[in-house]
Order: sequence, then structure tokens, then C-alpha cells
Amino acid sequence: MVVLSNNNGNIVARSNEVKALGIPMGTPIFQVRDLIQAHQIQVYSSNYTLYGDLSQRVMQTLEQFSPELEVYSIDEAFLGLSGDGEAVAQQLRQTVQQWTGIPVSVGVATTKTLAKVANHLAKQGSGVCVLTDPSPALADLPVGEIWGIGHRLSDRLQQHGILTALQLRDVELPWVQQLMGIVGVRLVQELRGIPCLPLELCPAPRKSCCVSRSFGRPIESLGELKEAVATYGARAAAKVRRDGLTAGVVTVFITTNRFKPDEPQYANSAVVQLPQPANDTLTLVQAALRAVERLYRPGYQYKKAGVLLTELGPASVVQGDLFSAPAQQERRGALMRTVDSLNQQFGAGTVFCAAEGIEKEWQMRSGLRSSGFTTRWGELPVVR
DNA sequence: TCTGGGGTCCTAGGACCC
DNA sequence: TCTGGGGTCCTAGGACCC
Repeated sequence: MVVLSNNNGNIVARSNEVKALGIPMGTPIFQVRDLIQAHQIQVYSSNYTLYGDLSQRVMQTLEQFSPELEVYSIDEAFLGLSGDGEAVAQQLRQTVQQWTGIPVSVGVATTKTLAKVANHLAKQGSGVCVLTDPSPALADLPVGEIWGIGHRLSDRLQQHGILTALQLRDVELPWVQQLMGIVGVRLVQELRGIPCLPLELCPAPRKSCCVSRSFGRPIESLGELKEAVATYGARAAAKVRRDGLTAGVVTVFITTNRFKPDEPQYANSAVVQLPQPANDTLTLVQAALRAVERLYRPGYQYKKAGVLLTELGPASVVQGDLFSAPAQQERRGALMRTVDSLNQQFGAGTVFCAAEGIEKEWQMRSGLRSSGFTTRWGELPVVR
């Protein structure tokens, strides 16, 4: 089985059977159509609403085991533990399996970076790994597989003869400072068991919020482009409202298909500074539409657009501008609360801006989406 | 024909201030 | 021949993560 990226473009998750066939992560699906057919691989669009819900259930389960929980991503978390690591890890794994049906692997070590190494081993073995003596594991680990080493740093380290995590752990600090800056120093210390990356127990408020999508088919007209940008702008506005934030700046970008070098290419972005930070859909969408009108050039096949909100700040303290009308702001806020609660209660898209369009023929492909087993009443799993 | 989306941090250089 | 010291802010680019 494989799961595809947005717009059904690339393979972003693979079952073990697919990995065994040698299909790499990120492969565009059209490049392996024959293999998919030959091995009857099941193909699914991704369903982030479902994954988000299951993730929350897993994280809530993890909370039972320690007050020190850092939710690192949709499918990873760090826990502060004391006592018998092995026993806790076993019990944690079993409980998550029982309560949510999700299999997890647990790596235990003295720093986050070493815990990631331990988790790597756990995944290959029994599902639990307590790293008491890291050296053998580090000797077996290619330097590029360390958390925080991407392909560029990996290449550079290998040019200097550093091939394994063990070799990197034992370099001189000034040397790594020179090559990789402060990030490298912290990483080496972490490999030595000296924590430099603390648990982030209360996540810092985000600094930007971006909604962008490839289109299901190329867009040529300004009209459709505006629909897409309005749709993304409205989505971004809802996200910052959910987080209790406002945006000071709206950036819009549009681009043609970079994989078609024979076609004329155009990519550009435009920035709108708001007179006063806002999070209501109407203000943000208006700003985004002004931006896309400035950007648009006829004669191109557009493939993707996005709306980026920055200069985010708490909605509770907004610096007003001299000419704003507080009463109207208050009404706008009430309107958004109503819209959000309707969309929450009756489903996304119940109330929306007309500017977002109705038919949306440009919408991304997601025709192979799995059911919303735990997120839609109409799609609950059926027990036979 | 077909190629994803959403984030963060660090660094160096330029511009400016007193 | 000689030309201070100590800062901040902004931006672009590079690197990384899931």
C-alpha cells in the first residue's frame, strides 16, 4: 500500500512490501504505474483530517505516562521519563496499541538526538530500544541519518572523512563549530549524551501560516486564480483565528509548472502590509485578492498559488490605526465567531465567501481518499 | 498526462544609530 | 602615515525537519 501527497502527486508513505520493491520515498506516482499494476499495490490519497484526529488520540494517551510531553510532529513525540525506561516503554507501547490501534515504537536515551537513534533501532527490532551504551549503535549509523543532518551537511562531513555518527561524536568542538556553526556543536554534544535541545513543553506561538496548493489542472484565467487565492486566504484566516492570532502582512505567490520547461515560466509574489493586524476572513481575502491582481500576467498556465500570513501576534492585543472604527471591528469579530461555529458544527464549507467560487474546477485531485473513519459520521468503520 | 505542503533556525552582509 | 567602539534591525540565502 502507498499513500500519496496532496494532488495525488508523489508517494509519501509506503508499506514494508512497497519499500521491499525498492520504490523510494517521494517518487512521483506516474513513474511507477507499471509496478503498482503488477503488484496490485493499493493507492490512497492522503486524509490529513483523519491523521490529525488519530494523532490527537495517541498524544492524549502519551500524556498519561508523563507530564513532560513535547508533541514534535503529527506522528512523533518526546516524553520526559524517569525510573525503569524499559518497563515504561513497553507499557506505553502496549497501551497506545490497545487504546488507539496505532502501533508505535519507543526509543529511550539521555538526549533527544540519541532517543531518535534508539527509536530507529526500536523500529527495526521489537518496538522498544533503551540505549544504555550508544557507541555500537553510533558506529553503525551513517552520518546522514542523524537527526539534523540533511544531505548537504552529510556530503560535507563525508568529504572530511566523517562517515558515521560515532566519528562525528568524537570530533573536536571548534572544528565542528567551524564547519556547521552552533547547530553542529549542539548536535555533537547531544551525541555525547549532553542535552542541548530541551523539551518544548509549551509550544511557542507560530510565526507564519501558509496555505498553498497545486491545482488539479492548470489555470489560465484571472477569475479562477482569484477563486483559488480567496479559498486559501479564507483557510489561512480560519487557522490563525483558531490559534488566537492576527496577521500583519499578507503575501500571495503564484507559479507556473516548473516541470514543463518548454512552457513559458512565471513565478512571483506580492506583499500587502495591513494598516492594522487582522484575522477576519473578509479583510485578509480582500488583501490577498489585491495582491493577485497585481501579480497576474495573462498567457501563462498557472500550476500553484499560496497565501502566507506573517507578523502574527496575539489577537488579544492589537495595535489599532488612527482611522479604524472599533464598533465595526467588533461586529466583524462577532461575524467570524458565527461563521467558525457554523463550519465547526455543520462541516467545513457550510459558510464561505462567494469569492472562493462554487464549482472550483481547479481543485486538487484527491479521488482515492480513505474514509474519515473517526472524523465523519457518514464514514464510520463497519464491523462485519 | 502525471512531480506536495507547512514549518523553523542560523548566518552573513548591509544599513543605520549614538 | 594616520581613520573608534558598540550596538540593532532587516533581508536573503542556506540548511534542516516532518
